[in-house]
Amino acid sequence: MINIKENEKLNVLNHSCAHLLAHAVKHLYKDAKFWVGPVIESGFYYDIDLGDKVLTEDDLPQIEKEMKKISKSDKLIKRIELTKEEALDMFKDDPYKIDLIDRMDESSTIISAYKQDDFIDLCRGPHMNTTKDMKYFKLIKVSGAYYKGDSKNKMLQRIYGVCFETEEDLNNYLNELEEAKLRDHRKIGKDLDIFMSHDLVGKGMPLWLPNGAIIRKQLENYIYDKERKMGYLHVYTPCVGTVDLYKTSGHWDHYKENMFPSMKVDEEEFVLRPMNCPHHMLVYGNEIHSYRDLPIRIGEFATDFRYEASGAVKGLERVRCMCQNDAHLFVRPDQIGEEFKKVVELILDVYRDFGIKNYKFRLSMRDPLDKEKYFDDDDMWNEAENKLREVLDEFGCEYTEAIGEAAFYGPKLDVEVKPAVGPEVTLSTCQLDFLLPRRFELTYVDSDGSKKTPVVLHRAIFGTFDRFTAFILEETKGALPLWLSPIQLNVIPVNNEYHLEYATKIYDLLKEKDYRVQLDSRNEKLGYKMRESVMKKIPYSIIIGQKEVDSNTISYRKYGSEETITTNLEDFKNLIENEIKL
RNA sequence: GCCGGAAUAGCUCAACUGGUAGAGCAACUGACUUGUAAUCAGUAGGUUGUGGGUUCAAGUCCUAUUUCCGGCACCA
Repeated sequence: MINIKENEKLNVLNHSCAHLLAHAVKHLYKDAKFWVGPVIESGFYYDIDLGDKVLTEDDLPQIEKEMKKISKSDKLIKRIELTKEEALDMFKDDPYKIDLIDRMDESSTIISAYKQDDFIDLCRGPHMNTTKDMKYFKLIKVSGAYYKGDSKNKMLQRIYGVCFETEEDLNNYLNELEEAKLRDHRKIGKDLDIFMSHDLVGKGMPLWLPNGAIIRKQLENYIYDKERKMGYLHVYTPCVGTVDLYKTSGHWDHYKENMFPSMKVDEEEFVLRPMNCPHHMLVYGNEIHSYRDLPIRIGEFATDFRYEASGAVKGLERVRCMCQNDAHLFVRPDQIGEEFKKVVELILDVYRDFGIKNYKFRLSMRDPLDKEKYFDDDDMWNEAENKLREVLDEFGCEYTEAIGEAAFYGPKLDVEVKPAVGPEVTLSTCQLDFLLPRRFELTYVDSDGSKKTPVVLHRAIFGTFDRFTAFILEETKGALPLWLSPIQLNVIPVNNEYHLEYATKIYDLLKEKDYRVQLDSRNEKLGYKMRESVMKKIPYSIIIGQKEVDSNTISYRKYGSEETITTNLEDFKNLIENEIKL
């Protein structure tokens, strides 16, 4: 999907359209006060204070109509340059604009504004020449948005829209939006019986149905295998821990608001665990380690509970009960680079296997000014951050740096992907941690006999199985690769009376080989059963009719293909065997 | 959590400004014996998310609550 913000022409067009929107809103609502109206990837928005008036989607057509009117009237858009004093005077009745002017850089002596007919707004520009240039636009949605993005502030009303140069471009874009909704994992998850939820279980607590459970098990097997080959040691640890455990780790101070409330049992106080680091620290601490034993890699498919804000919960993507593909790597300082590199390699390897191409690396750094969130040790932070940079640079990976996104214990590499609907999310993560091993007083015996503190890398390749499944369903539009597909083969006899026996034989032979195969022996026409087979996105439909019975063959149609191929069973088995091997 | 919107049969949806819930698909039964995206007929299926209220009368109006959707904020 096109990134409007990065497209020079569309950027200016959409920016001008934001002004057109504000202009129209000002006509319709005299008391409207405007905050900012920037261009974003998907178009533009404007944050507006309308006093008591609450906008709903039903108001959008009227605003659009007024925009069209202004557009048609062909008003010139003129740039005006003002001094700070002039600007303050011009917008003296508008607290939002005064706020903006006050925040402007002292060194910039000139402030620009743009005027179109009776509407004037502060703006850096540039803009289109006339309101008539904005012809093909659409207001998409309204929502609330906190003033200055701070939840302590009051909520303004935000109108989103998008503008294109031609009607065709606009329609194409709107169609793309509709199509994105079709590959939303929540829809696919329902259509293909992947997961469900129930009020009696609770919000953000998905129930994995048999089809979903197969996918998840396949993912587990896949990554377990990779990790085991890389020397990971897998453990099982409890889904609860005492409050003291999280006080020791420091999580209690930082994140108790985001944990489920504690529960008292006898004299102990427990929480459902929101992460597994403390448990794994204790596993490491269970024995004395030599410098020769490191790195020690402790992995677990661990169920965690987080009290996510109610408005944040979404399908399998953001849940309150999740299963992490977690591991903690305990390393010597001299092994950080190499071990981090292996994690990055593993991420790239897995993404290659799944054909994931659209992702971004983000280095999440601390905000040095935020002494509350981040422990205060400049040397430790600088060393950790530089280490991560070094490896990524060595890899030649492109990445952005995000200040203030680090965990409280260390910087991290996050891999961001874009879901069908909604903002980017983190899929994989690898976090460097000098702090937790200290807090748990973990050691190893170094070559000189002295006790040293190991460094920990926290990493999750899939992130959580929940989110990864959501993402892969959207990537594949539900047409999963053969090895992941809940039902791999669908055997369909053309006629039950004459072909069911042979079809059953084929079914049994495939079943014997442990393929996930089903036999559709209902008394329905072939067309009916094919339709269902295709709608359920089963990779192979195997058709058994008189021709196949007579020649001792099978015919198959691959999902997405119109072609039917007739072959013998052995060749077919070889074919799918090769396809299953990634 | 905040600002909006929504919730009707297993699924997708209908029911004009309040007048007593209906269709297609799915399920079940029967007929048909089928060659690549829907064979025909019949049967059953709903305290309209839940709790209060207004009204002669509530799916429809008010209210509380739960869940879902779109954003915002959050995301160890």
